[in-house]
This record gives sequence, structure tokens and C-alpha cells, in this order.
Amino acid sequence: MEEKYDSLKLQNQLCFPLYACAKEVTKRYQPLLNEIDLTYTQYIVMMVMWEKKQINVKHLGETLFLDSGTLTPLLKKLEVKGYISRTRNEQDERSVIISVTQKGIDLRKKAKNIPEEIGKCVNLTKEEATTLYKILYKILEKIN
Amino acid sequence: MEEKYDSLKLQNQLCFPLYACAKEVTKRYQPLLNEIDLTYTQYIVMMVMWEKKQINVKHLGETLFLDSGTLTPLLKKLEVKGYISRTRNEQDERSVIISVTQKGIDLRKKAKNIPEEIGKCVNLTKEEATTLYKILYKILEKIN
DNA sequence: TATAATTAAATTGCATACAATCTAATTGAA
DNA sequence: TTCAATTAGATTGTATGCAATTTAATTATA
Repeated sequence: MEEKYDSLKLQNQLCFPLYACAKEVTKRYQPLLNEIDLTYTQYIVMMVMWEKKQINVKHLGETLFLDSGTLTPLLKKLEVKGYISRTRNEQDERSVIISVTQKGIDLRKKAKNIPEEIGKCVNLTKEEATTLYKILYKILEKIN
Repeated sequence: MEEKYDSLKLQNQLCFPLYACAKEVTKRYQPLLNEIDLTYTQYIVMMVMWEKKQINVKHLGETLFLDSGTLTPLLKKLEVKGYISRTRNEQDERSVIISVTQKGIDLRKKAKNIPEEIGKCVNLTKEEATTLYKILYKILEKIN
């Protein structure tokens, strides 16, 4: 009588473990990130900055799947902390260019061991990690 | 010279696609959930209620990986909407028992087609879905 | 039994997320 | 060229999430 609702059971959802897992793994970052005074979202922004040195808000948002409603206040905080600077693009005043500062570059040294620490507590085999990675990116590509 | 920081590159992270995927998939629920006036978090709470009919806040939190700081205000909103009721456990007044109302039970009919709709936009093969499911639960078990 | 320790929710404060809207700058089409 | 459409960020409002603390109830222990 109830089996017509089986698809609504929590344990039959794929989205729920995805949601829970992302939350729990992110939570594990926090003690490590506290030591360098970053939140998880600020950390992934800094990861982009360490690689790109300079990027505008629109492109940063596309890279991280975040919109200006999230990024604008977050970038202002990173600017106050001295890790980035924000300047208008002179060729197109609508665009804001984010640049990493020397202090921001120096922060990378302190973050260096974080990925390894997280790897330990997730504890997947190489194959599982690769498989997970591929499936997640497949979803991300399909969904956008 | 830079390769010692490779582990800090965004594309070498497993956590980032996990984080992004969870967010993007959850976002796809919203148009469907708007029609029944639920947020995603309220929806997973209702999924538990449809199955259990009655559960206390502590157990609900363990099931959904959410704490009282998130659940208390959310449950009050669901109570205002008439989908659940909240009562103290008479045997242990510290505990709050959440019960689904008839209006809450009726809501399930309207939610019935949501999982299928989401499945369409995620578009994994059966094998991929199964693999993803297993790996995610492996992480959840290991991490807690 | 009286008090300390523990437990379950609630509260507070801070940081996302995102939809919707607004503003200013740029682009496009008649 | 001029005005409409588009674009990039910023702003506003709502809803999580979670750490830390508080409160009230229960349990454990000297």
C-alpha cells in the first residue's frame, strides 16, 4: 500500500548522501582552516587566487558555482584580511578584478598540508577517489 | 617550482566537486519544491516524517546530520505550515517529539513525482548511481 | 539524598547561499 | 546616433548550517 512512495524514502535518495557528505567533509576542514583564519568558502576562493593571481568576479563565480550575492561580501572580508585586492576594470567599469596580494600568496605555505590531512579522514582507495571524482564532474557538466 | 603546491589546486580537490555538486543538485529541487512550499531541508525532514510518523529532535538530527541550531527554527516553520506538531516527551521533558499531521501526510502525494524529475536532470547510469551511492555512504560511515 | 555531571533543545552570533531586484556601464539595433 | 536590451556587481531578504553558550531536566555518584 505504501510502496508507491518508496522513491520518497530517504535511503533511496542519491541527493541526500551527496548533501550530507559535502556538509560533513566541509566541516572537517574547519579546525584546519581556523588556524589560518579562513572559512571553507574563503579557502576555495584563495585556491583559485593562488592559481590565477588575478580573475574577475564573474569568472570566479563561474569557476566556483557561486553568484555575486555570495561572493561580494565574502571578497570584501578577504580584502579586509589583506589577502586580495578589488579594482574595477578600466576597460569595462562593470567588471571587478580580484588580485591576490603578497600576504595572500604567503598564506599558501600555511595551507600546504591541508589537502593531505583531509585525505586521511576521508580514507577512500585511489580507485574510489578517481571514480567519485569522475561521476561528480559528470553530474556537474550535465546539470549546467 | 610551483608543483609543491599542486595539492592545493582546485582541480585536484575531491571536496570541491562534492561541495559544488551537492549545491547544484539541491538547487534543481527548488522549482519543484516551490510548488509544495518546501525548502530542500524541509523536504528531507518531511521525508523522514513520512516514513517514521513520529521521531524526536535528537534522532531526527542524527538521521539528517543536522543539529538543533538548524532544526529548531526549521521545525517551528513546518509547524506553522501545519505539516508537523511538536510536543514534549512526558517521560523525559528534555526531549521534543515531532509528529506528522494529516496535512503533512497529504503532502506526500504532491511530492510523489519529485525524485523522478531530479533523476532526469542528473542523468547517471544505474551503475554510476549505485557506485556513487556506495562511495558516499562509505565516506559518511568513516567520517562519523 | 544532595550535588555534580550529563543530556536535549533552544538561543545567539556569524558566515554562507541564492532568488529577486537594483544600479551603472556597455552593447545592439533601428 | 539614440534608446532599448543586456551585462556585471551590489543589495535585500529569507533560509540554512554550525560553533558556542544557555537552560531545564535527568542521571550518576560521593
